[in-house]
Amino acid sequence: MAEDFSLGTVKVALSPLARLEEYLRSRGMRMTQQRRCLLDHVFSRHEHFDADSLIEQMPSSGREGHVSRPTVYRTLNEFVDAGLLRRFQLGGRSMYEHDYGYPQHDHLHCLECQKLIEFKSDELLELRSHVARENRFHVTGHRLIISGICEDCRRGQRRMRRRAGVG
Amino acid sequence: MAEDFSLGTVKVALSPLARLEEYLRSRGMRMTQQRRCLLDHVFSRHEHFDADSLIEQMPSSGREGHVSRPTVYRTLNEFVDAGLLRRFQLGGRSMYEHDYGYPQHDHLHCLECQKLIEFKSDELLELRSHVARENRFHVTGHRLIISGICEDCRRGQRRMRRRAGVG
DNA sequence: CTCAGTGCAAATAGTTTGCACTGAC
DNA sequence: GTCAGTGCAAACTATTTGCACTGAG
Repeated sequence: MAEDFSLGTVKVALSPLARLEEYLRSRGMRMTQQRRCLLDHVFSRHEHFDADSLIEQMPSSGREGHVSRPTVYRTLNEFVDAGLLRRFQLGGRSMYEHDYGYPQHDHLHCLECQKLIEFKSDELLELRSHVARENRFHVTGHRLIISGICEDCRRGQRRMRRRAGVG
Repeated sequence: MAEDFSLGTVKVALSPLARLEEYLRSRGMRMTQQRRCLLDHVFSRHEHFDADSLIEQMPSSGREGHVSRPTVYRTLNEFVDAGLLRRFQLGGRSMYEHDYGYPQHDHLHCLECQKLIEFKSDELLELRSHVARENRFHVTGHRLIISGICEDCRRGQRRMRRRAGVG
């Protein structure tokens, strides 16, 4: 219990699994195969994803480890509540990314290939609290997406990806 | 035709109507009662709105000036193409605001009453181009939404509005 | 008089829900 | 054994589309 886990760059006291267990226990909810499968899958890589691409990547119906569509949606909502995932909207669909153990960041969004590029900016956080103070506003979070064309696409490798998903 | 129109704070050479007419002409599209009604309504106030609240505010079915739901959606898309409106996502639905003749700005979003408060920040634009340069990214736009609780709601006047819409 | 635009109803995409069965505790 | 969780099908919300009719040029 004294070990620190490093996911991305933020040190956290618990693994995502332990964190989920804690969350579930505190709410009288149960740890199930489905929740564990989804957690494993989601935290096995740092990636932006939507419900659909997650479902595609998981074992398909009938196979070991399959999770039904409604359960995927339900569980993603739980993970967001548990502080494990962050949700944001991109082009009308919900996108998810790691929240727990992963530093706050923002995105460049390529309109050509849909790629998301992460960046971090302390200035933005300053700007945020400055604006909030001016407007007597109590900030809980923010979302900045800068859209445009990435370098690869400007060089001509166009329309190579259809969905967001960053390596 | 030499008159300048001031909408918000940016001076533009054409009224929104003239701008739309130009856009339509350039595409072989026609000026119709529906397009004119929607344009009038949309540019009669500076407001954030979604398709649903626009439809609610327009004359209802049967009455003079009514526009059907599909046409509202079609026309909003055209207005976005024409550079008259800007579209952004908020809680899974499309929100629209003036683009033409209205200065670039961003929003504080109250999670309690759904109110949107506009703010403008030149620093943000600097930050934007800085980040873009670092990532060799060609920027075409951005969207920043800072979420939290507005002053009114912190003072206890809660859940008074259901939809976004700022006076 | 022609072709773009409209309204209607139906389709679609993403997501959520009701319900009877299953399995974690 | 009990109650939370699941899968299924169906519902739901926001938006788009096909088609026959209407009206702007």
